Amino acid sequence: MTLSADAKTGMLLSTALISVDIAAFVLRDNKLQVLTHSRPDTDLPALPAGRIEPELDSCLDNTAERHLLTLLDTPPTYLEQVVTIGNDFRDTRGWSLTVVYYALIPPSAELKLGTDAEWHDVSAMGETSTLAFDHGALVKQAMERLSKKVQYSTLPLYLLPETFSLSDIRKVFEALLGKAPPMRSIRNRFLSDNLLQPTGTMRYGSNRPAALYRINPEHEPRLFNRLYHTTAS
Amino acid sequence: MTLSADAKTGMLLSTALISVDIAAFVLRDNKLQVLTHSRPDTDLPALPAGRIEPELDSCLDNTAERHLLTLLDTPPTYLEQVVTIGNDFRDTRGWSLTVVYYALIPPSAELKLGTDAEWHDVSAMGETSTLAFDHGALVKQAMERLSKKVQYSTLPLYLLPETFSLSDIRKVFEALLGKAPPMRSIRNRFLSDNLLQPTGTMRYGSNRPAALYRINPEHEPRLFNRLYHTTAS
DNA sequence: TTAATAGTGTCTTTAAGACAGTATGTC
DNA sequence: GACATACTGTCTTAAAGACACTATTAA
Repeated sequence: MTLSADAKTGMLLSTALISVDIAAFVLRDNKLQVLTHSRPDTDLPALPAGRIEPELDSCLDNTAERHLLTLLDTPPTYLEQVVTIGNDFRDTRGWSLTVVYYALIPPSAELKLGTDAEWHDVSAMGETSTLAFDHGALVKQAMERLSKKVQYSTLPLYLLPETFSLSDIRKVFEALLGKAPPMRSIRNRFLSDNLLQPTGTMRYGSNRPAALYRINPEHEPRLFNRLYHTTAS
Repeated sequence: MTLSADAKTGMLLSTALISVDIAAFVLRDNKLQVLTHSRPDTDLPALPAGRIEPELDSCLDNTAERHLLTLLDTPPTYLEQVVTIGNDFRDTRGWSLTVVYYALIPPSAELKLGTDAEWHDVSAMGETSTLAFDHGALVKQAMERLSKKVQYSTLPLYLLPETFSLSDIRKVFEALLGKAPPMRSIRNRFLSDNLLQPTGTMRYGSNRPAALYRINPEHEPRLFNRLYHTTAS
């Protein structure tokens, strides 16, 4: 450990004992995946994480985004702080503290070349941890927040590509919760209040083509005042 | 600053630059108040706050509760982490980080003797800060979370004394939001699902007496799946 | 009896959900 | 034409809200 060395330079916060960990979610092949990478100090893949760099980061959100961008070529469409976990048992070295974020990544994002970044199926993360440290538990907490919030917000949109159909929204629910509200309800909700803009284009397949939409750029992520209950756990 | 001294002893987290700040809310005279105390290093009153003590605290929640109990004789009925704020501008000394909590305190709680703890009207906290450091902004953030959550959870109950009437619940909304849902809606919501137990006792006044209830001890704080919309801002 | 607050009955409204039916593309 | 998926119409349901009404105490 380089604690006293760091401290002497005054960079007290940039130590191994305080970190920012990010669960970056993407939807690929209708499956929810989380960004991992390998680290020299552990065999299992780990979440993107790292120290606060006082010189580089003016706030915690910056720290999170900076660490993400070491592995990804695009910034997240949505970034939210989940919780800060601090205790004396998550790290064998003693008290440690991590600020946990989750990020929603559009499927167009690419892993940076030259890194060992990988997408890791969230469903494959069973009981026995497949991630380093307590990162499995952190992903779980982030997932719980996301799974809840998806039911009363426009968040599902932020996992989609720039243009998408209404059924694509339904697939987000399916991937995250294993079940989805009826299309009727999705249409009512997302076609209200000018949340979406029709692109005028269609997606063709071996069936009736689907109208494509994009997020109305006038709108920030927003909350509704009811949860879908068909998706309640 | 005693940064290097602290760091040399290995107590890296127990420094002035990382703290836990608590906005402890109470309802007195139908007004929302927040717990403050005076500190030697500032003129304005400050929130209860302090360092993590690795020897005393096994997790952050403990730290928050420990600092609260230096000023109060009773633990909070509800404690929740709001957010962690970390940036390079909230403290003139440079990067600093604080984990912000809010606590709901029952009106039966008493300030500890020998402390300079005080209740501070939240409504009196206008633009010009009446609290030390950025504590006014922290209270504001905690209030925003509480004001929202009160509309879709059983949280209003946790600001009430052990026994209370249904109109008392309404008064919580009134104090927090300036407006309240109709009694019809409050009754429908809070008398459902055995959330409350009738005490069998009444509160008498110069009017029809009110039936008194207590929280059903079987129930943890819980969320509903709709917001009241009469209280929407 | 009146003032004051407690509590009920009942109709309306809002948004979700069930479900049947129609539309429009490819093959 | 069959098929698959997109989309619409319409009735039901759950819970909030409006509002008029009744109830029960103290003074």
